[in-house]
Amino acid sequence: MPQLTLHDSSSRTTVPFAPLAPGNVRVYYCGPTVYDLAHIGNLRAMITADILVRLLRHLYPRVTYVRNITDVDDKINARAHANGETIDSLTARTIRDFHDDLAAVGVLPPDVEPRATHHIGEMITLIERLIASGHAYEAQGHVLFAVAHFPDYGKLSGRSPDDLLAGARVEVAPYKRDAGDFVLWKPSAPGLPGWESPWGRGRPGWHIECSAMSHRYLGESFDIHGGGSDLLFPHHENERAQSQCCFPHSRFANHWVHNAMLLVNGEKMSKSLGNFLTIRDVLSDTPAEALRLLLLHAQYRSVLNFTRTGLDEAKQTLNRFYRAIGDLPPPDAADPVPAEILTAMCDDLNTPRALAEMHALADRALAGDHAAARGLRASGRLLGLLGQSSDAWFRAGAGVDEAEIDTLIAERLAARKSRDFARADAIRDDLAARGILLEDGPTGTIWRRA
RNA sequence: GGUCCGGUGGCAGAAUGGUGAUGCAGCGGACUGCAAAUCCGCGUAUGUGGGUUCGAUUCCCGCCCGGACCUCCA
Repeated sequence: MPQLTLHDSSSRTTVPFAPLAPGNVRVYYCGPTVYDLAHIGNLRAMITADILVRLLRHLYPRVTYVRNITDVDDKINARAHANGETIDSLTARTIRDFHDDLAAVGVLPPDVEPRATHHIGEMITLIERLIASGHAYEAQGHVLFAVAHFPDYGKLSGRSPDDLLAGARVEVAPYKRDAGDFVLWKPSAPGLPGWESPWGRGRPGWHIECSAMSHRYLGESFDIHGGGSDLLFPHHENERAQSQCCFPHSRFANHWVHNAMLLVNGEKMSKSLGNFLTIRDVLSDTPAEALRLLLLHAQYRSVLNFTRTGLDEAKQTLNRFYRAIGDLPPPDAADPVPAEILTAMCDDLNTPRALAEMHALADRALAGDHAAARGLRASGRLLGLLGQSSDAWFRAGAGVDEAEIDTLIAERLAARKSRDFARADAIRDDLAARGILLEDGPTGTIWRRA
C-alpha cells in the first residue's frame, strides 16, 4: 500500500497522513446550509470529500465520516419568509433534494449527518465552558468569542489579527471588544427560531455548531476536517478557536483539507452574473456520471473552470471507458485496484493522474486485455465511476423505442446487403437526427445515444 | 489596501534540477460501400526580466496577468 500524502492547509505543506487512531479514521466535513438547491460548487466540495473517504476506506479498516447539515441560519429564515412557507417545510424539502442530487452523482452518504437544530444543547454547553474559561463574554444579549484570548487565532488561515482589522469590510458591532470577535449566541425575536438559554431566548452563531457536532461524534481531536477554501476563514479559523479553547489540550482537526473554487466559463458563480448552476440544472441534459468525471478532471486544489466543452469531453471519456469495459461480468469486489491508480490517488488525491492511468488501462482493455478491463473497472470503483453496465451508459436517456430501432437496423442491414446504400444511409441519418448513433462492428450493428 | 494561491501546446490538465504525461480538437494513414468505433503516425507549450547552477519549466527575486479570502459563500 502506498503512503497517503495530503496537503494540509494549516501548515501549507503536503505531508504524510498518519491517523490518530488507525483503527478508526475520523473525518468531519462542513455540509450544506439548507435554504436552496445545491450548486455545482457545493458539489465539488462534496465530491472531494467523497473520493477522500472512499480512498481512506480502501486504506484503513474503519472510517467515521461526519457531515453536518446547517438548518438554522438567517438565510433560511429569510428564504422561508420570502417563499411564504414554514422553516421546517423549507429545510425538509431542501435536505431531500440535496440527498437526491448527491446520490445521482454517486456521492456516498456520510456515516453521521447531524443537524444543527438537534444539537443546540451541546452548543450551549460549549458556550458556557467558553464563558467560564474567559474566552467568551456576554454583551447586549449576545455571547461573543474574544479572539484576544486565543493566542493562536489566525494561525490556521495564515493571517494575523492585525491584518484582519485593516481590511475589515463589515461594520463592527459596537458591543464587540475586538473587531474580530464573533457571535456564539444571539437573541431571537419572536417569530424567529429560538431556544431558551442562560442568555435568554436565542439562536446559535454559525461556527459553534461544527465545534459542537464534531466533538459529539468524533471527540476532542480527530483526523481530517474539510470544506471549500472559502470556509478557511473565518469559519474554520473560528471553529478551531472555539474548540481548542474548550478543550485546551486537544488538536481539534489534525489535518485540514480545502478544495479550490469552481468557476463557470471563467467566472465565479454568482446570481448577479446569471451563471449560477445547480446540480439539477446540469443533470437536466447531461448524464450524472459525466458531471462527476468533470469535477475529477482537475486536482481538488486547483481552480476548476466548468464549461460545456468540459462536460462533453467528460462524456467522451466515459464513452471510451465503458467501451473498454464492454460486457464484463458483474463487478467482482476482489478485483484489485491497479497499483498505479492507487499511487496517484495517494499522492494528494491526484485524480487527473489517476484518469490518465485509466486511459492507459483502457488502451490495453480495448486491445483485448481482460485483466486491464477489470483493473479499469476497479479503478472506477475507487473514484465512484463506471458503476453501471456499458449498455446502461450507452443507452440510458435515449428516450426511444428500442424495438423500433432494432427493426430499422434490420431494415438497414437488408438495404446494405442489396447494396441500396442510399436507403441504408437514410436510415442511419434519420436515427442520428433523433440522437441515435449506429456503429457497424465485426459482430453486427450496435446503437447508442449521442 | 492586506494575506494566500496560481500562470504548461488550440482547449483541458499532470509532472519534473538533466530528452515536458494524458485527454479533447487538428492533420496523415489503416479499417469501412460511406461513416462511426478502433488502431498506427504527426505537429504544437512551461507569462516576463534577472539570479543561483554544469544544467531551471522546476529553486530565489522583480514585473505583468488571473483567482481566492479579508467576519455567517463549498
